[in-house]
Amino acid sequence: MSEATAKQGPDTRARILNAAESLFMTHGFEATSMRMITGQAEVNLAAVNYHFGSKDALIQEVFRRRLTELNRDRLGALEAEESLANGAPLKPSKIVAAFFGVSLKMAADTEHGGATFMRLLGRTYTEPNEFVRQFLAEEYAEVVQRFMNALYRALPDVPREEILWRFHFMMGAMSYAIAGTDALKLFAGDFDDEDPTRLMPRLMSFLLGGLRAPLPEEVIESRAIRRDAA
Amino acid sequence: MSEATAKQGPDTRARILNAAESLFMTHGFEATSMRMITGQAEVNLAAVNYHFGSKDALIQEVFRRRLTELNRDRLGALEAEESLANGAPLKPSKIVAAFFGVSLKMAADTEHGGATFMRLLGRTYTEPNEFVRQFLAEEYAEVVQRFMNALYRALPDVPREEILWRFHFMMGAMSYAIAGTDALKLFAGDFDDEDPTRLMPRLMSFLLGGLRAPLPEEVIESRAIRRDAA
Amino acid sequence: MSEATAKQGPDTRARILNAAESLFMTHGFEATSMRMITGQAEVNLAAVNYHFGSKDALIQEVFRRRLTELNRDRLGALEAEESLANGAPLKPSKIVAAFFGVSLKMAADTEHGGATFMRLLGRTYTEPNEFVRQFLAEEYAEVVQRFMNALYRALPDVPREEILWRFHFMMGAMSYAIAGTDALKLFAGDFDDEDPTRLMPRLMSFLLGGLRAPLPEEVIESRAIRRDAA
Amino acid sequence: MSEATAKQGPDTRARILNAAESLFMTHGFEATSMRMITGQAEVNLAAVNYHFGSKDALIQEVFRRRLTELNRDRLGALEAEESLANGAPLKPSKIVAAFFGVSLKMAADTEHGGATFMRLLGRTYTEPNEFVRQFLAEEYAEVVQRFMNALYRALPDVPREEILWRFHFMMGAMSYAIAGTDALKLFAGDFDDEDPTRLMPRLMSFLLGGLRAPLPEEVIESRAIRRDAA
DNA sequence: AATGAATGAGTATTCATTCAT
DNA sequence: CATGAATGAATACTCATTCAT
Repeated sequence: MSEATAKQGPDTRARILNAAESLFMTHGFEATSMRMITGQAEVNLAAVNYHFGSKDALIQEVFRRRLTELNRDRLGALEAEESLANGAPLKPSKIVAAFFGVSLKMAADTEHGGATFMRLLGRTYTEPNEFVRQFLAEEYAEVVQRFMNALYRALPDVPREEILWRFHFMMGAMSYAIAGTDALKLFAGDFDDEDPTRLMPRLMSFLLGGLRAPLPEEVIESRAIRRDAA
Repeated sequence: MSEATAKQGPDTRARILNAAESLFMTHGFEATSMRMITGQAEVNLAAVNYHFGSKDALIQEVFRRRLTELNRDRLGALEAEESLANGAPLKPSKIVAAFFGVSLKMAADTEHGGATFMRLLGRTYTEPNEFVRQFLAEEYAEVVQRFMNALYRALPDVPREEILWRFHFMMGAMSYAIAGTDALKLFAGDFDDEDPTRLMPRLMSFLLGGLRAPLPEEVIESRAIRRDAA
Repeated sequence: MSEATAKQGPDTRARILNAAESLFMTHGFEATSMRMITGQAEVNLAAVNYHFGSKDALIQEVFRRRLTELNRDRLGALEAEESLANGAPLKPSKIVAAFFGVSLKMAADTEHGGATFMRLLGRTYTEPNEFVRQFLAEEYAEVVQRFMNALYRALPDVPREEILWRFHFMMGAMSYAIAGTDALKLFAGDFDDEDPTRLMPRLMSFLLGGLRAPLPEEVIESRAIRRDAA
Repeated sequence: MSEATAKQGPDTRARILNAAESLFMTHGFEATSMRMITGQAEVNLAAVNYHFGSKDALIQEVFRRRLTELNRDRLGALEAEESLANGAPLKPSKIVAAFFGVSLKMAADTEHGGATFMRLLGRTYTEPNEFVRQFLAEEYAEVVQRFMNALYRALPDVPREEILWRFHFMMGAMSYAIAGTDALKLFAGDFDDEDPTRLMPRLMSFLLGGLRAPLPEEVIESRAIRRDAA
């Protein structure tokens, strides 16, 4: 075997994953071709199918690699707070900080591609591709359930459906905050990127303000009715 | 000449626009082929290029058709409030309601495809495709400037940069609220779509809560310092 | 009828012919589309088919318009010399000057598009398109026959086949001289276009030198044999 | 696996090149489609793009394959004469024979497609396609420079610009002689193709006659003036 | 364990032409 | 007399995937 054709070594998989992650972020899934991926990874065209089986499987692997870690950290942060609380309900701010703080931490990690991944993830929530969304749902199912339960305990007076909606709104605000600096530039050309670490307190203030906002009147009314009925 | 081959009439353009709008929403821009569009519109394959010049130009036209109307309504709503206020600064809730209320109104209009378009729009803010984002920026430039100025007047004590960020967060929350019912289902499989008209008060409460949330401490501190210096 | 849609006037045909001529020269027949022609002529897309029937018919018309004039002038020049000669055989230089002088004169006429046409013509002799070549053959048949006969009389000692070949070589040299200034630049980047009127004496010297060159030995031999046999 | 679907073997590239060469000659570059090429080569439609990248790159490769060889032979023939001459200037006839003899030799080689290629080459000098001509210029640059220098030495009394023009005229005559038997038939329907080997002495006589023709008077005059000034 | 070659189905776009008005 | 709209067939090219080696 000549030097020129020497094998890539065991990092071929990782090279592909990294190239795919960054290209998916820049161009989207559809517009990223296998040739682009293998080209940037400096790997044979057939290597993706060899190592991952298909392009779809590669997409899943790109997410699984990071998402497993991300959700493990989220659960860890939540459990740390719970053990501190000694069984008492957590303050909403702690729960929100546990969930979104981990996101922002990874988004700030430009060293290991965490920022790239988080922006990709933010964009992917609205991805029309059915199988990608299906996969995300499975990966998120457990962790979301745990956080929702914590919020239900923390805010016993707020209807659960209302909490669900507000969590949804929070996800949206966070995703834009991470994925859409570009979008922000759309609205304000003179906008300054500045220090990304200052994003955290800004976003937390906004999220908590929204979460604790007074309920809309009609919701309050319908609750009163239900209470009367009880 | 049979009915099947009868000429399309003057609505060929509109048929294409409608088909494209709904297909873009379902599959995204890249995954929607010209064949799909012309097939659904029951129009010759070459008709898109004849009427619009290219797929990209068609995409722009899909947006321009609705966006022009949408932003006109937003400005109209803002100006209506301003003339009521007789020169006094508007209440933030009025400004937010003017901007996002128009969005939600169109999103509720399932009759004329408004819902389809708003979900498409929400997804497009995070679209990687450079030219699409560039086009959106141009369409939004004026209206965003007007609303930001109104918010600056309404909240003179809040740093302008802070208002910009919170407007960004609000856009994210709104986009998800509209585009991402699917995303919501991801997090809660048992979630009920229910009456979309109830979205408006829910979202408004959240947005105003976020907008009026206490500033993060570090921002308060830095403002205090600046005030002392003055 | 509004001003905007007012008819082009009777020069629509001429506008198309001029646009086609110049575009054919620049891009070739195949690479010149109907849209390019009607676009440059500022004429409706369907006008070509309306006025000429088809693209092929337009090509023919482009040539016929100029070729008729060109060959009429050639015959005129030849006949002028013949009437001066009072029945005596013409000098070869007069015949060559009559034929190629008219070509060069038109090639020098940049005012009325003659230069454009002659360069197009030069390129077309080697055009693979069968119907174009067929058409050229028909247009040229008579005039070539007349000039060949004049040369046969002028050079009674040269085998007719040899004269035919040399006429062919002369056509090639002339075509390149006209069509291929670009080709010349290929070989000498620093080449100076300079005064096109100086091309005439240069080319005439070369052509006559070639026409009057000693016969190749084998031809002389075979002629001697034939003469012996006679 | 049946014979019909058996893989092509390592000659797929060569099959494509041969098919392209002959089709380009017959129909021109534009009128030759990828389908025609891959059809005649009995190769998959995508094979051209796989092996060559694009149609343009294929065109270049068709030329490079032959032109490299052709120009190598030309330089070889020139250097052989130069080494025989022992430093003395070469006779013009030797130089012309070296350059055009190689052309005619390849044009006579019907066995290996040389004739096809030379006719294609002759037509291509007048090809409007810019990139093709650019490519030809690069391939020819060195060899033309060498031959021009040899001619400058061989004809020290002839102005260099005049030599350049006459070389250009010679190229034209040669190209027509090779490419344009069809063109010749245009002018003389009863023309007999006969033995192509007899073309060589005919063309050489003509070319040398043209090269050594007396300078046009005006050139002589301007030279005399320049000499007087010296 | 990895790859160069190949492929069938797909892409957006352009073409000359037709036709009802 | 002229044209806007439309069309079927073609264009070069790209795609993810397969497979023999």
